[in-house]
Amino acid sequence: MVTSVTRAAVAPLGELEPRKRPRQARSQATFAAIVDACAQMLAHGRYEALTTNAISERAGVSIGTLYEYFPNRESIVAALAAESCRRLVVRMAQAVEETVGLAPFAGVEHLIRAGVGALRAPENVFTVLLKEAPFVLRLPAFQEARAALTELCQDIRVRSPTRLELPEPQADTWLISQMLFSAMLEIAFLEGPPGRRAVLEHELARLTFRMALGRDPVAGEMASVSE
Amino acid sequence: MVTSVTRAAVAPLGELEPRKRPRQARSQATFAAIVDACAQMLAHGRYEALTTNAISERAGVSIGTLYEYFPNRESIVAALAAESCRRLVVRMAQAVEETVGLAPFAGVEHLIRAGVGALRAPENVFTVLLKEAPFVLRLPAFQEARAALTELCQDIRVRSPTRLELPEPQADTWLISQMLFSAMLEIAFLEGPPGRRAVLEHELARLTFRMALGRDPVAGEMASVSE
Amino acid sequence: MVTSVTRAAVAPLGELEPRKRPRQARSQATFAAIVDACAQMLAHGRYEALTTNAISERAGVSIGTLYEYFPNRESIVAALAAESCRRLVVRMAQAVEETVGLAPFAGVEHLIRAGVGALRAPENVFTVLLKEAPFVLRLPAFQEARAALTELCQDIRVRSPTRLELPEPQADTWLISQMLFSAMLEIAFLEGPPGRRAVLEHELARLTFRMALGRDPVAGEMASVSE
Amino acid sequence: MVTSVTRAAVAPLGELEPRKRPRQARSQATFAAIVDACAQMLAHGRYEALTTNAISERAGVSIGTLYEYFPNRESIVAALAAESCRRLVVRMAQAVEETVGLAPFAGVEHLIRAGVGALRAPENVFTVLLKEAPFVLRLPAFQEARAALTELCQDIRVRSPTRLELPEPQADTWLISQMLFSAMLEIAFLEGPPGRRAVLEHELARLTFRMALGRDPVAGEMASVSE
DNA sequence: GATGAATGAGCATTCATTCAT
DNA sequence: CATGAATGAATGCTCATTCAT
Repeated sequence: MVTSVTRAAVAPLGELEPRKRPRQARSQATFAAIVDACAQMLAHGRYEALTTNAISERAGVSIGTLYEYFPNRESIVAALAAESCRRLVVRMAQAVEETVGLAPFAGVEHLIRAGVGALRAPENVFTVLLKEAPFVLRLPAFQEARAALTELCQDIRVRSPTRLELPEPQADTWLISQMLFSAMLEIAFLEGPPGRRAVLEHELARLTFRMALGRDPVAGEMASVSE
Repeated sequence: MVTSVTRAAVAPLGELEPRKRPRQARSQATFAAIVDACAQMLAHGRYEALTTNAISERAGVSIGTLYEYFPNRESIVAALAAESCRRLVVRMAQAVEETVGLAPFAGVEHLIRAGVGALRAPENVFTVLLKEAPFVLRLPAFQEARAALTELCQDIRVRSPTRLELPEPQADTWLISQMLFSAMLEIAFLEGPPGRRAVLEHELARLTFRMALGRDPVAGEMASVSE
Repeated sequence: MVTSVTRAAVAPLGELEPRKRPRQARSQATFAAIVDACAQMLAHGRYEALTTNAISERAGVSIGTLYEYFPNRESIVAALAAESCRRLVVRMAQAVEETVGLAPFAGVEHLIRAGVGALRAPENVFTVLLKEAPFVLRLPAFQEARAALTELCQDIRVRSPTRLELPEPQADTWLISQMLFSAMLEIAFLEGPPGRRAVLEHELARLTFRMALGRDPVAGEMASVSE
Repeated sequence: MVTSVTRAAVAPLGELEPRKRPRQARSQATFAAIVDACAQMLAHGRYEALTTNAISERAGVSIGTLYEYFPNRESIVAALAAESCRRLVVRMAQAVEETVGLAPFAGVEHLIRAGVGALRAPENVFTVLLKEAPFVLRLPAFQEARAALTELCQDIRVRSPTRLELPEPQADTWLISQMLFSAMLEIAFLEGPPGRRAVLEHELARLTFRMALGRDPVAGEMASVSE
């Protein structure tokens, strides 16, 4: 991994953590209502049009209550992103479990399908979030989610019966992880019937396999998910 | 608690074209000064801190004059993005010329290096633009630039002495182009000494070769750029 | 749901008395804790940054409890000011006792020293209060404290062996009292080593003597405090 | 003077200068209208009730225009205070001219009358300003105005035919200046018929004379203003 | 054409105060 | 008696845009 490479300095984002984590049922409902309202607004309007007053109104709480829980506007989006990331990671972990017993290629494909599915899930607002609020990319919660993907790539290496030396394992893994994620995101963004996405998912699995192993899968490695 | 969220509706961006294309020298200078001031501000501050008043001040023209040329704030950024894209495409076209006579792998690597270089060029503000102003991704000028990359991928196919069947040429090309572009962007974003980026560029060339041909280059295809 | 809350009318100062005077020990402790927290906040931050929520938090009581004892924000500051004034008056009364047997000039000086000391005492927040919360000047408790000073001036007249005619005793006494108080306050506001203030206190005593008697003290009237 | 004594640290007041000084007639009118509206509001309501929106409304300009000229609320009050101070200093300088040929005591009395008059002038909002916005006391413009008063005190010393040694000239001058100013302010604050103030002004002149010289004026020094 | 003073809707955020529990 | 979640009117301020000069 190349994580030690310093990134371009970006302006500070201010406090992104909620002001308080609700413990009681009523508080939790209020907290959730605010995050939910934020998700709804993001789904319908642009990020730039997102206002705290509008969120509080949609959530059915007063603006004062909103600021009881969140220190600023960004922290609401951050909470929403963190929640989505949490769900994504959970889904991916589960998907990894599901690959047990699958042929290598089928495993890769399954993970890709699961990832795209999670990225598309309406309760996760990734498609909107990443198109409209690029600062989400820099959130810790988001970085962690990407780490899960990287692990997935490692997994392919480990499971593969034929070890291919990747001359620069760190660099290669980082690149593959970046590309895989961006490709999954692009697939997730596509509108239309699922058929087109299915083809792309399958091809993405093939390309990933090629990147990792430098060759196409042989018959025994191919066994598709549905078999 | 996140209720069903309907699909993202990308809000209209308003007019993105300049109000008028300057024909005379003085007008052209004013137009350029505004776009240039925008680039400078973007290079130093955040996109959200970009204001038309500040741009006009930095450009040394009055705010009224700015609105003589551009209908709104976004159109200035759009003009800047378009210009950057134009430069990127020109550079890539030139780079393709330069690959004539190179071994396949060396050609790919050269193109990648040229692309990363263009994305990093300070007069092109891609790094800020794409991180901070996501609407740039949807600009026609940007889409066209991506098309150039796709063509690059086609090129590899054509030049390759050993044709590999890509079962879904359209889908595969689209995926490779997407991934290649995002990886180049990520490399371009990295700060630090060029050595780091050089390794990543080399590895990206390898991975691209693998994706396209399903194998690593043999000795004769390998000849590096500098040889 | 809390129905519409009308804002405190801004023009008048509203009720300044506590809602209830605590009789039981526990209540008294709560009351004192609130006033004390107010004093602490005032000592550290600006008056404008003083909020009821912050006071209640620092006092370790809930905001609801705070409003059980005080009808509004100003009444807390008023209570604190009243307490400080009470202490100031007590101190001055004691200081007057201490002047018995002193030479006239020494007596004046002693009273001034005692006054400045009381104004500077950290538990009395006069320096902050009077600089930041001008309405304190109009509090009855504060007016009463000033009356004590006026009496002090009368005292000088009575004790003086040589009566000087003050053509307008009322006006003169009022003026001297005003000036003396403001000068003491200014001295109290000064930071730095006590030496500086000691000089000013001594000179203020001289000027006061001059104002009251129209002349400097003779040798026999001079005997300093420490003799 | 004791100006070298460090003052209690006070919270920063932010930028207090206007954003731009108007040069053209229209701009000047707008600038003046805003400051004037501020004065009017201060004369009628409390300082705490002073809002930028209300000022702009009363001035008949938009809130945006107000912020074109002033960076924040305090800077408007500061401009008003500075203007008032400028007028006060001008008036005092003129009053000093007017004392030429007057007997010493009459000169002192004249200066005091002039000062109280200027402090009371409705276009100078000192009475409201200093009661409601204590930060005015710390404005540079205000400090300069006080320096003028101090000079006045020096003047008395110089003009006096009988030099009295003030053992601590710096300290004494500072004290007298402080006391004189606060007394004049208190007189200016008094409501009611001018007769009462006239008496106080006369007595203040006597007390000042006493402080400075340690004695009452003799017949030849007394000659009143009107003679 | 060029200017820049003026606009004002709209934003994020605060905080004194209430009242159901 | 005590609590503290909830309220919402109100504030200071920004900035894209217009239009009279």
